[in-house]
Amino acid sequence: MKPAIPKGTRDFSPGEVFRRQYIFGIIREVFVRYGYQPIETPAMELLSVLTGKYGEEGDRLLFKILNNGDFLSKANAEALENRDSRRLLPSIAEKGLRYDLTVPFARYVVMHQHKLSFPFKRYQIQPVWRGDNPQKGRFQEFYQCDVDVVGSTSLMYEAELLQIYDEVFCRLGIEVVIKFNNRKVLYGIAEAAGIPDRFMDMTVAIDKLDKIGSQGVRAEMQQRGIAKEAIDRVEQILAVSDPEMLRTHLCHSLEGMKGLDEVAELYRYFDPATAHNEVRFDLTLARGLTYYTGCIFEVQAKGVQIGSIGGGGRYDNLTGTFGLEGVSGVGISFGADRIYEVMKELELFPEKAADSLQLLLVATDEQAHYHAFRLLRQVRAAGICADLYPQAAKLKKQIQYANNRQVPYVAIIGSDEMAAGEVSFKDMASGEQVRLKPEAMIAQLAGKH
RNA sequence: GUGGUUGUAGCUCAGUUGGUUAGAGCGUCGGAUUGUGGUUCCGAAGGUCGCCGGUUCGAGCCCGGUCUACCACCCCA
Repeated sequence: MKPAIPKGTRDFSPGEVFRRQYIFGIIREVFVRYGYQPIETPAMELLSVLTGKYGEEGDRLLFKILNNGDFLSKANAEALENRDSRRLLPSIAEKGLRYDLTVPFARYVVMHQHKLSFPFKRYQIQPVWRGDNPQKGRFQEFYQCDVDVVGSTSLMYEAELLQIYDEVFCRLGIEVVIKFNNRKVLYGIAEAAGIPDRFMDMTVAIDKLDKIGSQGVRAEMQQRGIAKEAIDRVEQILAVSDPEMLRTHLCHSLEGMKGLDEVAELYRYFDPATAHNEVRFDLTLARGLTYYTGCIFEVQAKGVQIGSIGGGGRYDNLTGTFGLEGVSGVGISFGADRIYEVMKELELFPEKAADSLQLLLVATDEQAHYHAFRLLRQVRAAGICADLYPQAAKLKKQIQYANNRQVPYVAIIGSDEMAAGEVSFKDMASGEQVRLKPEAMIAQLAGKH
């Protein structure tokens, strides 16, 4: 058979893994410095945990895991007969692959609530799976890097998370726009337009503004059955960009005013003008994930055609669905795979960090080979990343191997060198070669490091 | 889940209106006086033309299906 991997999944070769680790390293470093602690959760969760948390679309994209054993014997016979996948599913699959890191985290918090002290700040860097149609920067298996804090409603954390976004992308060298908005404000708009029951339809439509334009948004809302007068009102309010000016429009909506208060509070903590990147309040930012209730965030890279590379928000009652009420959380996610695509396209990866091998030992005869292996141990013990060619092959071949692996230094050992207790130490970039005692070579390499 | 584009050596691609043993560049491997790479020269290997089926005397080229990557929708990181 021909080897293949499932669609939307990838192998990562050494050069890619080095670059990915560079991204993860910077993200992790910032997370830790802001006081977040790592956790990990299983790739599989019970479907009862995952189902219904991401809306209808999310449920469709969820990977289900077929029960082990003779799963058909326990299958819902009637559903099977009628080919009703939806009703058959619970009887043949009880597990699924996690769809994001936020819901598993909420589950974790509820299960471990007695061991945690709140506010609890955690970060988590793990793959997630979605049965989505793959495209560029869009995979069925991809990594998310999440930071969340639960157990506090302070807007301080919204401000902190904006700073984390700003700092990470600054360190990675990616220019971004960090947008934020507030679901309560959006709800206020719906109320002011007299369509609180069409809140979701309205937000889905206005979320597409920069893609389809205001005419497109009108058409979308109309198609979703929203009355013309309401559409006019929504459009009128959306034209107001300043949150303070919005107050007059939303004054009859308690929820909307509360949202505006939150935005004002966020500004007291954080002045967007002090950020390295463009941070802006954007009324048209909506986001789909149904569990967000307050501030919402989204990050877009400048100069690259790719979806958002980060997103998040506040969710007031995610733990409530697992039986723990009154715990508010807020968090953001970094899409590592899309960040990788952006950095690759914009050539933002540093030159180094490719192959860390510093020295290759090569031997010209069997006796020297055994000798070189003993020397290799000394070199490695000194903390130098080194390797030995596995046999005393032709020197040309060995040097060529060093060249292919881009090793900066090569130490040649033959009978002459052995007799003198030395090595021929070659600088691959310049081609210069000197005879040295092994100790001197080690000292020199250790100094460079 | 819907619609569209695509697929030829390891990589980037040629391949003329369907017609004998499918090509190039790069890479790989071997060689150019015995212990030296990145340049040059010579030579070689490597393809069931994504997969399955159909039309045809004959298919890399036409038709159908399928898979992948990509694009739009949907949704999102």
